[in-house]
Amino acid sequence: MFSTKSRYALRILIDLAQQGRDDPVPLKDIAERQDISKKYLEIIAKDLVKGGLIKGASGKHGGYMLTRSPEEYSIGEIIEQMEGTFAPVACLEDNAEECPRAGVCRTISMWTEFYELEKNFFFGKKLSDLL
Amino acid sequence: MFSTKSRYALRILIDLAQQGRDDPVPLKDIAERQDISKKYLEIIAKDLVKGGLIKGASGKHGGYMLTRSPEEYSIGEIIEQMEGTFAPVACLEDNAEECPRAGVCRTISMWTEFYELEKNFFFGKKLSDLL
DNA sequence: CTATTTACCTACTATGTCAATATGTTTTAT
DNA sequence: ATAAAACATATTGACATAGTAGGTAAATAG
Repeated sequence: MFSTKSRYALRILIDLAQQGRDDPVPLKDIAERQDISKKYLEIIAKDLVKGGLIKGASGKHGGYMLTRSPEEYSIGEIIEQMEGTFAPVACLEDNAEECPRAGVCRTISMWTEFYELEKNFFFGKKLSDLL
Repeated sequence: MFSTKSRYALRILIDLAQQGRDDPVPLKDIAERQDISKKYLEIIAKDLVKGGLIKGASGKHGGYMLTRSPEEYSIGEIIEQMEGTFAPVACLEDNAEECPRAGVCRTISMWTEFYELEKNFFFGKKLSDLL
């Protein structure tokens, strides 16, 4: 199951895209429209800023903005920013230490195949496809 | 990420298939060959028995046996037995209560599409494919 | 009939993650 | 100066994960 962080992150980006890219959108408004705790959205927004997916503007009339147009966001990178990885098993993670069973493992090729399928699916879908 | 339960369950079934279907295979042997705690394997074996995927034989020369031939097991049903569901979001689970946002949700069709892709992949793969 | 080997059963536990809350501080426009 | 916003740090309760511990019941070999 994907975490609420991923699902809420998607909803933040969808909301930002729907509001247009002219003015910063305050989290308070997003929280009200999406009916999600503003405090929790702050945590998610922070991760999105860290990943360069949105940028924040402090102060009055501040808020958050997309850094690109919706066609330029893949769903994959949004989810990956929140989940860390799409790897279905730890040994397929980027920084994975070599599995001692690698030589005899009968399942790794299946996991790899699924991993590729999943990445192709989510990196192929764009934010603009959800609008 | 799939849980170790799913991964170990797969390894139990692979091991059983590799040992042949003539005699019951004791968990002790599987635990040694696979280098997994026997106690933990007991929990997993119990779930597999409950789902009818294997059957146990108590007493001396007892152990566990496959209930069918390896071609007749889909990887999907094995994983599903351990994980409960493949649904990527709660609202797609079988017994899900209706989501109040269903009318305005922009992501449900994507999750549904992925859900189908995932099920097709894992229910299409057979235990015999891993041998 | 007894000892052994096995499955089977119930309970417990340590650790970590998830999904938030709580309480501020800093930045910026008015 | 004030208000509104992002930004920062810490804490919390509930739950899941990945096991352990300690037994009982069943079947077989001797």
